[in-house]
Amino acid sequence: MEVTALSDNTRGDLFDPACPTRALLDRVGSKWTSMAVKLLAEAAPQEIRFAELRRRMPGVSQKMLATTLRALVRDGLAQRRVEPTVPPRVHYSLTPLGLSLDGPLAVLRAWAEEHMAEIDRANRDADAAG
Amino acid sequence: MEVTALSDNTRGDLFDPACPTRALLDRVGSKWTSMAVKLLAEAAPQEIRFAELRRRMPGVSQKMLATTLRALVRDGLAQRRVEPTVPPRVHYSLTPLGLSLDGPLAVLRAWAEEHMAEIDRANRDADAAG
DNA sequence: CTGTATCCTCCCCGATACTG
DNA sequence: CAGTATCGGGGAGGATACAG
Repeated sequence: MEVTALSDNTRGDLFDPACPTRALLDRVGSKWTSMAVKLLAEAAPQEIRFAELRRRMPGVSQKMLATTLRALVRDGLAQRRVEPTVPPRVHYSLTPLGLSLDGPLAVLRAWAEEHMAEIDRANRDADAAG
Repeated sequence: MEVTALSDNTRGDLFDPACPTRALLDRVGSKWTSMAVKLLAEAAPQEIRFAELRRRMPGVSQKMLATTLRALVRDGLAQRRVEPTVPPRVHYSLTPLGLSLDGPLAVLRAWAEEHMAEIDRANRDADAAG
């Protein structure tokens, strides 16, 4: 029934209810989640269709995009709206909760864009040092 | 030679140099990293010994703590200082780069503490609707 | 178009034991 | 005390095929 363990939360392994930060990182840390949230936040209050999201997320597979979006919806961070046409069109958007998460994520994105080069440099130095 | 793939960065799988945010989340998202950064940031400018960190991180294994700290050092986020005694005492502290990362992480922690309950609730609702 | 179902691979992480 | 070495499970995530 469930697609992968990303949609059901039977993990309980990486998920520690006593540490909300780890619980959050377990969700946002999955490969495509942060990019999906970013795209949906930038588009808000507009919705984005499944195919459009897929186009804007190079490399994502159908399965993983579906899984990622399903997890976001399940977590109450995103909404799903189906147009009952043939073929169906499915639109996604962030909930207020999801939108409120984009602020903190934007802070993280800004730090990453400013400082990831330093981390890469540190790694190259470590490699050079053998 | 390397302990696990967390220390060498031969992954290249989850790591996309074109997306600094994902690259950062691949590091910070590993199970014990955010907690280690938090503890080291709170203690700054004091250092923390390996055993003390271990005591403050319930459930962490020796191996994973060593791996986590090694990765932080390799990324230039933390420093390692060895006291040449017998037995040796090893002290860890954040670098300026590591300290600068704690700000964004603190923002994320604050959001998590405020809103993770809503996410849990959304999941329970989804289960109930099951 | 928007998914789901299967299969498969990789590697994170835990448990345990050993070293200087 | 502060690691390293080794083994093994389990889950994330990709490829592919199929369905409504």
